[in-house]
Amino acid sequence: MDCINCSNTNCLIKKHSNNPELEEFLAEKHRFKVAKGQSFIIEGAPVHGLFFVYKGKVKMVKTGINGREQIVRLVNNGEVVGHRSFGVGEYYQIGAVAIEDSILCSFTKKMLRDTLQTNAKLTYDFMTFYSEELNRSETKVRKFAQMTVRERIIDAILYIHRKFKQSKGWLTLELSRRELADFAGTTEEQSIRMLSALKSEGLIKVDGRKIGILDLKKLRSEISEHNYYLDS
DNA sequence: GCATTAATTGGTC
DNA sequence: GACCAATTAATGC
Repeated sequence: MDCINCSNTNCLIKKHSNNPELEEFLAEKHRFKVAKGQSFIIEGAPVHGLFFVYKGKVKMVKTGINGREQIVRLVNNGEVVGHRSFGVGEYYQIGAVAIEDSILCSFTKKMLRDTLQTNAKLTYDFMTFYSEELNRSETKVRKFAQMTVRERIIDAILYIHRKFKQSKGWLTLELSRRELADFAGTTEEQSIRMLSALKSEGLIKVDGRKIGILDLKKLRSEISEHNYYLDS
């Protein structure tokens, strides 16, 4: 329950949890569960705070014009959710949905604002984090503009591999074909066809929603000229 | 078990 | 490469 004992060593708050100045702030932390498929941040809803994934996996989504949704980011244990809406505007411009049953930590907007205004070290880490996020977001723009569907699907798979790793030869994050398409910026049919193409080429293996990478080198080499696989 | 959702395939623009 | 339609497989209740 205490941040100090949390196993998410990558968590921003965890890193500062031994600072006595933050005692009051940490005491105001809330923790709650969300079920698979549940959206706990809704586009257009008023901003009420900042979330951290304690355990589980989450997708950040943005709804497009014709109801098509775009997965903006995939979130793992220890990562921040809802930071983009913090400080600016009153309403979320983005939604968050649990990919699997998850446990979240949350802080209210007020507590966070008060704390950041008095604690420079924490604020600095936040700033660094925002900077990295902006960087990632910028390279993503180029990626979508220049890569083919095949390359985007491969990139998505490699991204999941980097971030969520494999266990016993299978990626630990399972997405539906539609979710994979929403993440790679294409349609469900394309993601289906691309998966079977990559499978028949012996680059990956597929079993239902499970995907396993068989030839990491070849996959990487296909998108190497874009050099985007370096970002995480 | 039935009903909704997901995956697949083929075809058209 | 997107959109649509038809079929089948999987999954929820």
